[in-house]
Amino acid sequence: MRVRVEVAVFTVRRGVLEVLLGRRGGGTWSLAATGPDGAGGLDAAATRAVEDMAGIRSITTEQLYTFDRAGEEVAVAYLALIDAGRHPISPGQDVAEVRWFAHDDLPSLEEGQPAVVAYGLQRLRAKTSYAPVAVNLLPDLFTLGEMQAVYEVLLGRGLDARNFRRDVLRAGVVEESGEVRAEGRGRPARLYRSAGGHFAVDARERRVARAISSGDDPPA
Amino acid sequence: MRVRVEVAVFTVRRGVLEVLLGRRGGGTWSLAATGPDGAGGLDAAATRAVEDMAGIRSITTEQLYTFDRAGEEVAVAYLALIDAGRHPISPGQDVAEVRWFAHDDLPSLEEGQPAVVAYGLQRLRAKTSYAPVAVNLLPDLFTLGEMQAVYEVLLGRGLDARNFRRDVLRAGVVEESGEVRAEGRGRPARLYRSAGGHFAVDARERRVARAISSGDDPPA
DNA sequence: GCAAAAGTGTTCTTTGTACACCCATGG
DNA sequence: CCATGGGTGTACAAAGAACACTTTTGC
Repeated sequence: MRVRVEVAVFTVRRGVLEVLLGRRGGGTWSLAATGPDGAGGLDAAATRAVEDMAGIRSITTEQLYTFDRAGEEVAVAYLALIDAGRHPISPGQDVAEVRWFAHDDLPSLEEGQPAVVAYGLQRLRAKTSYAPVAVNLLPDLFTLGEMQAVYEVLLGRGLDARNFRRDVLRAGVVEESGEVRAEGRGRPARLYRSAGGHFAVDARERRVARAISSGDDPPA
Repeated sequence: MRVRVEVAVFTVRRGVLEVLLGRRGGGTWSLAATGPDGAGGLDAAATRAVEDMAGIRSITTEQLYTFDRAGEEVAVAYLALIDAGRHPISPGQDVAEVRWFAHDDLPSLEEGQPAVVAYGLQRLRAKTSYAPVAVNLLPDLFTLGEMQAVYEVLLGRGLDARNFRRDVLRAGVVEESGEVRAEGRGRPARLYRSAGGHFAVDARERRVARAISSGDDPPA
């Protein structure tokens, strides 16, 4: 039985959630994919698939689910989040074109891959509620307004700026850089960076992170 | 690359969380395992593995994680929950012995399988907080006292009976059967059955289920 | 001076948690 | 009659959600 690794790479640009796809000459659009052969196992294969397709290095991935494809192949699906601005893409060997596509306007994909994208999106949205996923989608330094905008795109709804500030700062997921940026008109915003630590680290250690109920159910 | 399917089957008996293991003549103890060949793909292979090892049919499984084993094999791990009382076990073809082991007193297992058990347990405990996992570990009809005891074993701590009753009944995960059972001394308890539906179905549809933060992180 | 975005606290509602007593049966 | 487990409601604490105004800049 053949084993494949496929990676759904997401970014948020200009308020739109996008997916990274590549295409061989004249072929169908596809997620970054490869066989798990070579050093390092599945996780390494996922990283390598993205690097080989789009020239993007040092991304973090997370295993999503393993699909079977008509009993002949298993596809181990991964999720990756990056800031498109910091990672310019360029087609790798054998790749005619790589592009970001809005997640709700994807071209026809290879067999089985729509399910990977759909499940990746579901997991991404679920994680939004309890993990600081946005820091993976933002530059090194970012304003809380930018961070909030990312969350709003992922969640598909507006958030209250005051509550957002309070919760993010209290959770300790970001730290002030001391710098400030004037983005045009309006008062300049303080710039923050990721504080590295994950959520659910409040003082009482009793706090529990949350997930949308469907978050880790298997995909349909 | 070789593909294997391995299933960590859990039950709760007499207040102890147990794992189902089998052993070929003279061999090492092992989880139910098989190749994914044959009809029906990975999920069917998981069900078949348990049936072939222990003669247990019609269990529900859930995919956990896919491990790579030294770059030579990938193991797709599954979680299954059953009521040991309703499913007597008997060794299948080529199986010398099948047994339930207390989860904290396992024998030496095949390579890589301790990680499967550990991750299955982590996921099981995480799901406990937001899904009615206990109904899969109980007979058709059960008392709320029995159900609470299962949760206490999974969570490793005592629960307040009043709050437990209120929350379970409000969540609508069980329904009264109308029957009553005298279990010895003490007032007879009402018998309930699973109401089928899943959690997080409260009236306002605003309710969000919860998960321990580490619940769907990859295993170490 | 006005449009635009950043920044700051408080109130209310909901959820979770702690807690004490009576009820029905077996021995 | 008493030991054992079943069944019921209320008070307090914590978390989440809603909400208005002042500050700083570009134009």
